[in-house]
Amino acid sequence: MPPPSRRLAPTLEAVAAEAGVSRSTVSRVVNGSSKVRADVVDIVQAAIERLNYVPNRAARSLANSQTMAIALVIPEDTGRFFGDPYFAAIVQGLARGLEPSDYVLNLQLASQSNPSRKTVRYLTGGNVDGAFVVSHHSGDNFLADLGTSLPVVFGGRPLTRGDTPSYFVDVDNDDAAAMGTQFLIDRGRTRIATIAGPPDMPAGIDRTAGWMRALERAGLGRDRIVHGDFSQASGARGMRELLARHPDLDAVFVASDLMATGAISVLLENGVRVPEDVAVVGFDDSPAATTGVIPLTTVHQPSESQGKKMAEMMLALLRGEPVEPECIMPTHMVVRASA
Amino acid sequence: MPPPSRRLAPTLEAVAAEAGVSRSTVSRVVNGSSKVRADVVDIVQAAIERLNYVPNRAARSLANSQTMAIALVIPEDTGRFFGDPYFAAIVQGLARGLEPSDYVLNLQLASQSNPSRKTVRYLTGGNVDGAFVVSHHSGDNFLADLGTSLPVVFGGRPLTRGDTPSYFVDVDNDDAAAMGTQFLIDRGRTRIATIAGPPDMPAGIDRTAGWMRALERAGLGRDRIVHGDFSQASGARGMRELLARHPDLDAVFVASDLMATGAISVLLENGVRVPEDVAVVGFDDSPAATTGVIPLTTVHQPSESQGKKMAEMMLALLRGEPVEPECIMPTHMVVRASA
DNA sequence: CTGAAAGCGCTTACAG
DNA sequence: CTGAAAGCGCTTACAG
Repeated sequence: MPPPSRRLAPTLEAVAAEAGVSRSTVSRVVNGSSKVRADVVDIVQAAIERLNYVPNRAARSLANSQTMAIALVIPEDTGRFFGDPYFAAIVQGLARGLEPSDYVLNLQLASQSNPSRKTVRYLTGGNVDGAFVVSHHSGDNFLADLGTSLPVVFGGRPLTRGDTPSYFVDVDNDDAAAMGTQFLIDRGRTRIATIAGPPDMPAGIDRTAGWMRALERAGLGRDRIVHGDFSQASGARGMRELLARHPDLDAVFVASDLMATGAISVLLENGVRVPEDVAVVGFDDSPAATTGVIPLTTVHQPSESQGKKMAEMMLALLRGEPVEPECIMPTHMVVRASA
Repeated sequence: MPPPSRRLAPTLEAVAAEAGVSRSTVSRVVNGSSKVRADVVDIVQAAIERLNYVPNRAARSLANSQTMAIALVIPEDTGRFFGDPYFAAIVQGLARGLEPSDYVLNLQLASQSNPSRKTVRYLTGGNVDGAFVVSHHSGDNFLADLGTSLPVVFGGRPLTRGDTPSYFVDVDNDDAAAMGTQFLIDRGRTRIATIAGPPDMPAGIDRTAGWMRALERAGLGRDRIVHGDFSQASGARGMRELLARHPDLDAVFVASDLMATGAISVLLENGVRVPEDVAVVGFDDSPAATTGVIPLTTVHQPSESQGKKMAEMMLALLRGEPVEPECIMPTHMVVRASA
């Protein structure tokens, strides 16, 4: 199939002829330049409407060296990525945030620790005007420095701080986790375990720290810990391990809703009542929170808003406006049935 | 932040100078033209290497009116989309299939029934060379005709057949569902219900038909039916409804693994043993199949391969090669614990 | 097999 | 406020 007849598409030239002005003028109104006489603007706009003119991206990019595209770099393992409602919400937010602009999102799968030459070339080779990096993974050796050649906005605090300031939006995972744990303490629980996230991701590290801090403050034991990878399966595994090693636990703070649902299945499977015998607090307040047998009491984080905020930061960076590099969004408890 | 110094990037011109040939020649070797003397090719390639030259996309697009971008149109509701491992696998496959090419994937969120003017313009305005449409949703009034202005490959048989032939890859959902149901019949089950997919999606319709066909063939009753939307929550709801209306059922064929996991939670919650009292067969063989309390016996469909195949079809279409419009991939039973 | 030249459709100083 | 003109970095007939 030969390239569909783009030939037919009207050009600036055509609009100029139709409106009886120069191409320069048409270009100016298309780009919203302020210095065009109002009546001329109207005439041109009418012509554009009549011809159904839409500017050619390539020509525009070539002329002003902006690509109007932003890369969305996501980890190679799409399964884990897309399987996590947190990321789904982020992507949704990104898309919504970009909607009012002319920027499009370019999907870039990349194994982050060792991105392909192709990915690196693509990102640094002037194919996009900026990049979103969404994954609270670490070891982003290359991603950390990406910011030197491109505006980059991270979803979640990057683990390694590069030389350039990193723009990111996140929640205060430490505080939020402490809040979730405190909720359990306030309800009289004293043997509170945690199914933590991976110890190599900021979200994993910080939430574990928050859990510990709350327990310490209350003078409670903080050795009932097990690690998962945020997936449901790992939550189930973690719960089994916890049950075996700490059969006395009366509550568990789980670092993600997905893991919490896995944990709850195991609890129920073992005849443990939730929340009577063991109270469970999750993290995210994602759709997974309300989908399971027992609706989750959980720490809410505004995932979609975070994505939207990332988009706004990027747009501001692209406009050359000064932007606060770190944006921390609020969290709160959502009380349902599991605790 | 001003556009990062793309100024520094070497151009064709620079390579030509470095190699001591004309731009035409460099262009030819970059594009792998066969009519360049071998030794010249080497010289040019060396120059390219030395200068770390990477062609400017915009300029290239402008010159040959190819964008080297393909849209990935996904339904507005990213939550449902990304939440479904089936789609995650498809996207993964698409990305992998496109990897050897120079095409990039442009994310386009769109409410399919009523896509925004922006989306339509984007797709038909020459911004992409082709489009993937992934969603077994129907009512794609606009998407059905998209094929007239652009090569389009669907993931899953489109419900409405437009005037142009639709390219798609899918499995034989009808046969596959019949196979899953027959599996239950072969194990002596006789009161086999189904939690079907939405009646307005091909995958929903066809799987229901397959279930019915198998039961009919075996002379079994086929009134134990309830509909879900492929999500886990809807599977749980459906199972509750089924239990209430048909307490005698001894098996259920569920049209997606996600729904199956929801159904199983409800079964267990009600003290029903799986598979002893009620056998469950799912559909997809997605990660969800092995993640729950009871590993799913399910109908496997090669989701990632489907995505990859879609990419290959698109690439062939883009090359102008003739391609078989419909590609049906094989399925098979995977026996685990739920039946 | 190779080069000179035109052209792809915009933007943007530069004059006026 | 508006236009003529150069230029963005490629590709591709057209000659040779």
